[in-house]
Amino acid sequence: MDTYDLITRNAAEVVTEDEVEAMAEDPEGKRAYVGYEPSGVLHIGHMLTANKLIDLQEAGFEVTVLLADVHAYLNDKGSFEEIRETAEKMQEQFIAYGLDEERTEFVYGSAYQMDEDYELDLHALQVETTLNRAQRAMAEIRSGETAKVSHVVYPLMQALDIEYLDVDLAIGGMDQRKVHMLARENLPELGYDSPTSLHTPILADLTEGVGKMSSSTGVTVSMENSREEIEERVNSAYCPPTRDPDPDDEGNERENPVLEVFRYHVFPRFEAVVVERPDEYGGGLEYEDYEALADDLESGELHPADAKSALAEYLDRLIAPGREKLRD
RNA sequence: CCGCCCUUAGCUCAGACUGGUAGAGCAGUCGACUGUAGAUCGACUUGCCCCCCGUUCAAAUCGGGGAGGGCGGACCA
Repeated sequence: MDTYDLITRNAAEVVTEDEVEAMAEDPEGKRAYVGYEPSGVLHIGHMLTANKLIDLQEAGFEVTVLLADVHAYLNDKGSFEEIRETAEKMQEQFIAYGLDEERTEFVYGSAYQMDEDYELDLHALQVETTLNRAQRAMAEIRSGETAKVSHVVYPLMQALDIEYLDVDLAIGGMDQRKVHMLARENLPELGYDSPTSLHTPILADLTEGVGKMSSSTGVTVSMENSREEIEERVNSAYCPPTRDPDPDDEGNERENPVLEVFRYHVFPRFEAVVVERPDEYGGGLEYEDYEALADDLESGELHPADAKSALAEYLDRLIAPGREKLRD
């Protein structure tokens, strides 16, 4: 696979392709970053962007993981002390998950976000940004909660982080694209470069195939799940034998979450996928790429139940090292 | 500071006027059917009715006090 394809594989969107192509010419030493609000436990959503970081490291990038403690504080996630503790646990899990320790720098937001330069630039950005724009870019607020001033400051700091961490490429889920667009438009007003960004898809909820997989509904897969829990959750996932399911009763588009997890989590991390299947149904199968597996599910050659047991197996392998860390 | 509105199941809310065993929808759980899930049937669970005091035989409901949240308070007339 050539470098550009490696950098952009499984991305939902790249802004812009030309800028990324230029980076792919000479990727060695280029810098990329993702910011995470420390939550203590790595879940499948974190793992999706982490996969992209692993791709980038393989391409030669240096990676910065921002442990966004100040952002978590702005989002009312607890005291600084509590947030810091969970951040430390998270850092270990990222390494256990497979990030290259040599090429990963973990930075706490509080290490530079209180500096005078940063604060002054933040105020400058506040002057440049309309309330409406900041509101559209802000992180989703919990239901029942109303927007606070902290919520609109939040995306402005994300934009500024890109400059202060000196990154060439900002990574995030599609839910972060408005932040990155705001950064592209407003950072130049402060005399900084307009940043390049790459967005990963947001995977559908496992049980519904609609909306996004969220920790709030409890149906997610994380580093604290046992093998049995993973099997249980994967087994209860929505999985019609097609890659393009019909909309639900309310007309919402549905995805096949089992295929999505194969595509975005399993195949990027394994050479091949072996599906163990009882002899009565035709015996074992092996797939070297996602398309082959999806084709077989579509044609009926691969039954969803067999796909699920394989998925649980590979997810468990991905999670096992982090789970060990968490146990200590 | 002043005024108005809201607070009941995980969520959205009815119930209050007229006091009498706390409800619906959705979600969730469990079965049936499918070699998965969903859909479809069938069954089931869920509560500090925001807090305190009072009235009453009896308070989610009436009265008083308090807390939390939301909205409003330019000019003109």
